[in-house]
Order: sequence, then structure tokens, then C-alpha cells
Amino acid sequence: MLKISELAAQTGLSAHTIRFYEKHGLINASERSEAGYRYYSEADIRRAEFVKTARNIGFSLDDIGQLLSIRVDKDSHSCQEVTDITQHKLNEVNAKIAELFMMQQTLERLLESCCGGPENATHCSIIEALEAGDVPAAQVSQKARAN
Amino acid sequence: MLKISELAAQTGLSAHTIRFYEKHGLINASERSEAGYRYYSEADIRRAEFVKTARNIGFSLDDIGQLLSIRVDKDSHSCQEVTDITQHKLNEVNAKIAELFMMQQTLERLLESCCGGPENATHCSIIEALEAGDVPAAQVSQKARAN
DNA sequence: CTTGACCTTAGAGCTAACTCTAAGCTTATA
DNA sequence: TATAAGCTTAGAGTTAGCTCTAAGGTCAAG
Repeated sequence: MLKISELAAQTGLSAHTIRFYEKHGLINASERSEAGYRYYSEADIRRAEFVKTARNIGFSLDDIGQLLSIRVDKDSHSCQEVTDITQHKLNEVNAKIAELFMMQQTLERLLESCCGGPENATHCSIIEALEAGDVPAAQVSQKARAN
Repeated sequence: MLKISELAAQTGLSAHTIRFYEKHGLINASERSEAGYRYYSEADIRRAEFVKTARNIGFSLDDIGQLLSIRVDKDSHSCQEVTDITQHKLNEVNAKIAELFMMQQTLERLLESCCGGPENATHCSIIEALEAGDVPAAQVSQKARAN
């Protein structure tokens, strides 16, 4: 049985994060000492590793919750449920890539158009393009901007 | 001179968003009525359009603030300052694309490995891969996950 | 003169995933 | 036995960019 900081060391998650995940139903300590200290079993550790792996792939905590509930009772869930979650995530990722691609193209085009030198910006073609609104409308979502 | 809702209609920003941008120093009404109503001049409108264009490209409000301060006094800024901001944004975008590409690859590989059918998930290869930690460590940043 | 649309402000709420703090209890070591 | 390291909890703070609310003032039309 591991204490929380030991589980943290093993998984690379912080103790804070482990408690946070517990609050959200992802990870649980199957035992507690009399004083309330969390103790993690082998099964708990495997579950924590599962969470970490899924997180590293990019699944949201919500997705991970769903994957976990499939994992604990595989017999009453289908492969399709799993691929639905995965496909949905892939769709999100693809949409985001498309958005970022547009941004990339636009930024590269802007950079190509400007000398980038120490001259003053009086005739800077980037500023001019922005003033003219002369750029592709990139369908940028708020979330993509938020980074 | 336009009232705020008229500027909103012209730019496609909401009145709320315009006030929010004002709070952050991006947009200003060059006049106010006695009652405090905002009135926007032609120059104000062009500035608001500039902000909207830059936002659509994906620049952060902070970036936009910098671009605006260059724009209002082009003579005392260089093209290099403009390309620095643009290049920096492009670097961010490229980093994000690389991250999302990894996720995309991993998700596609997982989807290929699973039948996705109505069979129960007892031997689901996606769940198994997650249990085995058998996936590329995708260097996924917290921010990328947050979407 | 009333109605309804529009305007004002300060400030709260939203999202996602943490991250940290405060105040106090427990445990291991010297 | 004293000290330090580690554990507990509830709850607040962070980020970015909005989005909305409440409570009230303004203005044009009928």
C-alpha cells in the first residue's frame, strides 16, 4: 500500500492532482488509516496509471470518467462505446488541427509579406493587412484563441 | 458617430465584448454623450475592425494590444517588432499543431486496433492499450487538454 | 406621459484542469 | 521528547476571453 506522495512519485502526478482527481471520481484510495491517510492498493495504482495514460493522450477528465466506468465493468459495455468516445475525441482534434492550420497559413503569409527589418513600421505590410481586414476568416473558436 | 449596438452590428462583436475590450484598453469611444453613452468615430470603427481581424487570425488580446500600440505610432516602431509578435504566435501555433498531430496519430491507431462493434468490451484493445500504458507519451500540455 | 428599447456600471459567473493556502493533525527520526 | 516532514480538509486562486446580471438612467415613438 502506497501513501499519496508515493503514488505521486510513481505516477508523476502531484499529490494535489491526485486529490483533485479523487474529488472528480477518477481515483480512489481503497483504504484509509485511522488518522485518515490515504492508502493505495495495486489496483488503485493501476487505475491511476490508466488515468494518467488517458490524460497524456489528451482525453478530458470527463472522457476518462467514462472510460473508467467501462473499464470496471467491461462485460456490460461494448467496444462501440469505447470507439465512440475515441472517435469523438479524434473529431475534436481534427477540427482543432484544421483551425490551427488556417492560422499557420495566415501567419506565414503575413511574415513573408513583411521585411521584418529595423525600418519603421510606417508601411509595414502586416499592419496594413490587418487594417485592410485582408486576411482569411479563420473560423477561430474562442477556445483556440485562449491559448 | 455610432452607438455601441451599431458598432456591434458593424463588427459582429457583441456590445458586451466591446465594453470588455474597452476595459482591456483595446477599443475606445472617442466621445461620450452627457448621459454617458459611448459614441464611436470612423477612426474608432477602423480600430475595432483591426481588433476583430487580429482576433480572427488567432492573436491573443495581449498581442493585439501590442499591435495596436504599434499601429497608433508606426513611426516609432519597427517592422521587426511586428514580425516578432507574428513569429512568436506562429511558433505557438506550430507547437500546438505538433502536439495535436501526436494525439491524432495515437487516436487513429487506437481506433484501428478496435473492432468498434456491439461485442462487450472484455477484450477491447483500446481499453487494453490504456491499461498497458502502451501509447506514445504525447507531451500534451495542460492547455491542449483543456479543450 | 407612458412604454419599450437601449444605454450605463460594477461585479459575478463560466470553462477546464489544476494549483495553492491555511490551519491543524500524524508520524518518523534523532 | 522535540522537530521536521508529511498528511488532512475546505475552499480560494489561476488562466483567457468572454458572458451575463442587477439596478438603474435615457430616449424616441405613439
